[in-house]
Amino acid sequence: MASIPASRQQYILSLIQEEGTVNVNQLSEALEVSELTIRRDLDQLAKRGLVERTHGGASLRRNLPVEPDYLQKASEYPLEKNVIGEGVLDFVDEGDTLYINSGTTTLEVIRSLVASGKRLTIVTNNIDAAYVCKESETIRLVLAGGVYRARSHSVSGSLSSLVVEQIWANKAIIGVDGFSVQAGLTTPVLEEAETTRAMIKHTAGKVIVVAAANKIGVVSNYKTVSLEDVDILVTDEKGAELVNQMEISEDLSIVVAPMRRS
Amino acid sequence: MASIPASRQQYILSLIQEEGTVNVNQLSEALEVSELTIRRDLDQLAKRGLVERTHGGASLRRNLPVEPDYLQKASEYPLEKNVIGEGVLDFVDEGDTLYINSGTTTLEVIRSLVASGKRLTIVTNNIDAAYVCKESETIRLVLAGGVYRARSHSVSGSLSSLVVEQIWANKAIIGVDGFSVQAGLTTPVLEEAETTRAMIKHTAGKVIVVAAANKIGVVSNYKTVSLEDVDILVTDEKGAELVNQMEISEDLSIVVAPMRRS
DNA sequence: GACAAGTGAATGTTTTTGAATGTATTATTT
DNA sequence: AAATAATACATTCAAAAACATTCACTTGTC
Repeated sequence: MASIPASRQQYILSLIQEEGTVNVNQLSEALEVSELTIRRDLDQLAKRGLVERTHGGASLRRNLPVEPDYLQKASEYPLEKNVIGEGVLDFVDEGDTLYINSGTTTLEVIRSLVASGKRLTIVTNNIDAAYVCKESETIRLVLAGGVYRARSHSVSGSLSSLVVEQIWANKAIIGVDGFSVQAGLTTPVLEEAETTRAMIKHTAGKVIVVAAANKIGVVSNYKTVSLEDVDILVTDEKGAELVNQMEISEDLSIVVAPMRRS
Repeated sequence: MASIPASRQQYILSLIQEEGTVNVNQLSEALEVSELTIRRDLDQLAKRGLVERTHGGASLRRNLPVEPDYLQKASEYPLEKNVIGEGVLDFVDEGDTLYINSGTTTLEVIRSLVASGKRLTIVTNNIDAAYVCKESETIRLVLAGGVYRARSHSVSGSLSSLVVEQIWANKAIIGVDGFSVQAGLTTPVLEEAETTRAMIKHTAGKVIVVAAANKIGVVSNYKTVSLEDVDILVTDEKGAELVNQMEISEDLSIVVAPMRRS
């Protein structure tokens, strides 16, 4: 039996497909490698979500009825968005109720919030949030209702606003497609703009905008609110440079999410 | 017989699905482990809500003390669910607006509806529906808002009802956990029952219940509506047999989704 | 040769298992 | 129906198996 990891793991997968479960020492004998190696193979397969690790072996992953694909979507500017997600953490306190609108940047924020372990209520129109929060014990997730838009994996429109009108949040975390002095916050979809506006209107505390450098100075089609309604902008280093060249009110604080890691 | 817990429990589950009941020493001999180990396996399965523990063995669960695991449910009776999904198509017309509640069976219905190519508006509290309808050009999807429950991948509660109150549908397609003469339609979660009830109340036309045989005669914790409010039951062949033994009003039509292929 | 990836041995830890004991439950006998 | 026997069970404990982790060794690549 060829003994490179890839072919071993393929064999394991096919066996698991057939049998439902596999156990370590049976595989160890069949593939003529140590049990330790098999365990490492199984761990890798489990990490990729292909099998479910159990004591003594692994079993067929009971596959979800549907497969989310937000993983791919988030890979556009993964580093910057992740950094911004971390940067927002400083402004979120235990027990907060947060409005968060849809978008890949804000999804990254939600991911950070889940990882932080803080006890929070998140109200969002981003459907992918359900998958990010699925395992979380600490996040209470409220999804807005409304008409589903496949492009953005979100709901919006008057029904969403109806839900939003029932809820007052401490803080709002808003992702945008355009951030500019003249046009304010803008997005390419009318309904999204409406829902985001409703969220901001029902926020008692700070309104936090998250935007990587590629959004700064950009104007999209529909205006959400003007910059006056924004309290904090969390951006990356390049974004901060761009903002500094703009004429911005003193009331808006600019926060640069620090780059970490090597 | 490979003897890791996972494979044993898988075997036990499949046997129990087939036979209805299992007993400890029979399993002990078949799997060549001590009875104590079998008991521990059964206890674990019972803890996950997959079987009902009895003195001397275990049986298929007839009541639902805890909400069963969603992944587990998704992989139970896939064939029957698919068949039922197809069977519902006959009752759905071009242009309909449908209420569909959450559950793995109704998700299968949505899948069939998407595949049918009919132009429809679907209003649901099942979050997975967003992924199923993502590619569809023909389905207009409206998601109810509300508190997200990871166990069922759905939203429910008063916020959901608020959205539902805005919408009147032609038909409702309702999945249940229990279908019985005395108790009517029942589910293990109070909020889900409330949302489903709101859906049925806002349905102008037929109320269609979808339920495989394993739901027939079962009573769960919370009542949605009584059988009088149901117009059509779509079930599989075994389910039809069970229903025929029950005393059911003439007004409720029973439809058997035909098993196709092999 | 430096480097990274993969492997297996060695160590201590956790999980699983089955025997032993006594207690509950069910079946049988009276 | 009460008493007894038989079976299944809960609990505790020690052995075994599987595990995580660290380290040294090999292999192929640059």
